[in-house]
Amino acid sequence: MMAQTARSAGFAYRPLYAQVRESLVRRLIEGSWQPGQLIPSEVDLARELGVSQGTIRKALDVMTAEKLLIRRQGRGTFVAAPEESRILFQFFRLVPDQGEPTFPESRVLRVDRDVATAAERADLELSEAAPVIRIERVRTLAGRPAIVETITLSAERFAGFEALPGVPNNVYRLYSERWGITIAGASEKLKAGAATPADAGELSCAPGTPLLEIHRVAHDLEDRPVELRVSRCLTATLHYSSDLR
Amino acid sequence: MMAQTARSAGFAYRPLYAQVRESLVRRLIEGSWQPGQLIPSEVDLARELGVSQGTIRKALDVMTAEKLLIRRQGRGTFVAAPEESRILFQFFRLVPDQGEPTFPESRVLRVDRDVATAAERADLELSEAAPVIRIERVRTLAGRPAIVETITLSAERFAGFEALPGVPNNVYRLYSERWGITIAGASEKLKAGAATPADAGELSCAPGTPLLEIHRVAHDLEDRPVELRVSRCLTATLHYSSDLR
DNA sequence: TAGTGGTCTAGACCACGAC
DNA sequence: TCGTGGTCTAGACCACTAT
Repeated sequence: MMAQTARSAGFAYRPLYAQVRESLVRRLIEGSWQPGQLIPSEVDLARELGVSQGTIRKALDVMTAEKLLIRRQGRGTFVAAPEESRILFQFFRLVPDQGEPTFPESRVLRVDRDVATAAERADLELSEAAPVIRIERVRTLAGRPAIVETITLSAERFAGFEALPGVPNNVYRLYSERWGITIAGASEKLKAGAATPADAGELSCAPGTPLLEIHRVAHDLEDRPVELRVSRCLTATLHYSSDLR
Repeated sequence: MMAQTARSAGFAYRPLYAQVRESLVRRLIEGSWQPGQLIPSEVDLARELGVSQGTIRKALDVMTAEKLLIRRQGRGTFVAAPEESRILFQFFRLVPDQGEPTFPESRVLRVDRDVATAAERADLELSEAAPVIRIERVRTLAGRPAIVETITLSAERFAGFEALPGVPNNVYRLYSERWGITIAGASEKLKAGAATPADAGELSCAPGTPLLEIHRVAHDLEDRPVELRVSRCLTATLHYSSDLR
């Protein structure tokens, strides 16, 4: 049963649909609803939680806007899954100047275990001397190496990462399937930088070539930081796309 | 009275609330509802258009999500206005690495009239040899010159621009007040570039310093391109912020 | 045909802001 | 105290999908 409203109580008022949303998000966090799964119908949820169908609808609408759920008329409501086309649309902003966006291929250079730097500790909210996994890779777009990328993860949270046979191209699906971690959002900070000699070697450009630096912290359903990713991109034939509205 | 639904007609089905939204957006386009104005209450609109309050509510909710309206419980619903704090939040993504976002100050270098380049014609959907206004300015953030910016406008659409006594810092308000043009959204493309000698002089940096290049096309309520803006930014102490969710 | 989400309505009541 | 937007309910019907 749902908590009652706090009407005329003078306390923090929380709409019923927000409480419903919270209880449904908890099912995602706890994994009782898995990515890709069909969830119960509005009518069933309304009966189960003891609220009207309209209230359930509002909660589901909010979660759909948050891209946690996908609704399909006539079929039902599904838990969003880290499927490639969805990830591409939601989390990948680097697109070719001409042509359609495509999912980049990756070549892994290194997987290391180390102690977190001060910057990594701050971004991932880790304690002093926390161990981290670092993955370095080169990503290819439209046949051209275009991105040098370093991913940092908490070695404790991602226990067993180093023992994996390899690192797949779509790591968000890996996080979901192997550790049950859902990437729900990310915040990016962009700067202009210059290619180091190492960058230049990987990207076949001159040292000092201007690169677009993307600093991304991705977070989970509980808004805890999960992954730090620094990408250095050659923007000769591609750009970062951002829509304001 | 609203158009009827096209139910079981086999034609494109358009929900009532979408038709309501369209008719209300037309009021914004035609200027019968002005920026900042209080619009009629839900009940009044429902009576006027002959639909239920719930349908009006849905249309207003959509327009609020599009940032065309601002709703305030107890007060009413207002047309969004090009007020500085709102513009800053909605359209300005360059923020200091430390500290709060602030609205940049501007120093105008030049206002020219010229024939549109091929690139400008493509971005602004202008005809061959169309005349344009170009504004060049340097923008200062946190006391430091950080952005060199070129704004291109159709000289026909912005008739009389050159006769203005000066160019204000907040040009979106100028577009609204002088020409009745509302900037409703923008799409940006980012690349990394290098400072030209001219850039370097304005920004007090070395020629060749990596700069963040932002290429923005802003559009109006009818989705027509209105303004092209190319900004070249020193990202030593600031960054472009982008949230994905 | 059955079941799902989507739309639309009508009405009650609540929280908020201004008077 | 009044008017506003916000929430919640109950019920009817429509559009879409699968069977």
